[in-house]
Amino acid sequence: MENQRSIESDLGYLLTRAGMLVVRATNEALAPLELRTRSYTALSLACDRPDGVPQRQVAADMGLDPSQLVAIIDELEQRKLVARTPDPNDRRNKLIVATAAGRDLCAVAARRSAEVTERYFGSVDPAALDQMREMLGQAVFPDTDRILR
Amino acid sequence: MENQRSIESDLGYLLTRAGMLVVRATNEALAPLELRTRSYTALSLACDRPDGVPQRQVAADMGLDPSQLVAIIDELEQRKLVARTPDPNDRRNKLIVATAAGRDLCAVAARRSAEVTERYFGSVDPAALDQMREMLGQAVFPDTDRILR
DNA sequence: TATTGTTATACTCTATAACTATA
DNA sequence: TATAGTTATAGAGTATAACAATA
Repeated sequence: MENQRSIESDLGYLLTRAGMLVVRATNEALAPLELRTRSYTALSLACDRPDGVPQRQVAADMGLDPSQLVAIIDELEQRKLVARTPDPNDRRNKLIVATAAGRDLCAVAARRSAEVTERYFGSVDPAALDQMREMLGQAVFPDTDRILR
Repeated sequence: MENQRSIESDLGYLLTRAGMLVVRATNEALAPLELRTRSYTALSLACDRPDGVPQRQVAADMGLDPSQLVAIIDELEQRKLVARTPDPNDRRNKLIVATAAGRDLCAVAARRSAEVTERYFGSVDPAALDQMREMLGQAVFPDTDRILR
């Protein structure tokens, strides 16, 4: 990893550029649903846990400060896509729970999001893609035993 | 690519998270040099072409609108790390040329940047890393014959 | 004391439109 | 008329500090 011919073969540069590309394309693809990449990701994380997930956990999963989640969840809640429900075990927590409407919209959004990924990575070997997911997962969530897919 | 267990195995999500991580860590690593990921990337692109590169080309390579480059190049120019030199062939162009000081600082920054990449991806198989670079390069620069490394 | 969600604030990045000088 | 660089502006994302309620 020592020598590189130019910044254009630098992994950090490529990751940043690819991330920008995907976020932009996903924002466009989700615009008709009045979702952005951010709000879709938060909604999706709520849909992954039917019993609800503390707001702080959503922030951690998104790599954001908890304060940045407030407005995102506010909007999803106003649209009745999620609810902030009190956690009976710890009243400091607010569990973010997806509503039926939230799950329905998330399913539509997930399809559109997958089309974006397909556009950029559809032509490459699925095994190589899985390997990339694994590498990125290790970088983003270290010391986690992850079973992808 | 159709079904996925959760957003956490979604390639777009992983790319975005990994990109955030690398940009943040690189910003920290470059802070002592008074560079950020953005200004380092622009400087590096200038260093890659000793004869200079039109400002518009730097913007394209970074995936930015040309207007977003103005302030970045302004700062590099004030610090005498690059110069805006007139293009004799087309006086609309300003060729961004790295100075000797710019090349020196870029070399230091490149080492620090590589340490960041090493931190997140140092433990994975170099061949798999090359394959990831190839996949990302294809996504970011399609219809380009690229020889990486 | 420590933690969850929240408010507030400042800064950086993103996205567009319009202007100027050159072609 | 088209293109390179620039200015201006609004909106989205990032980074911190501090506060109330709860543990």
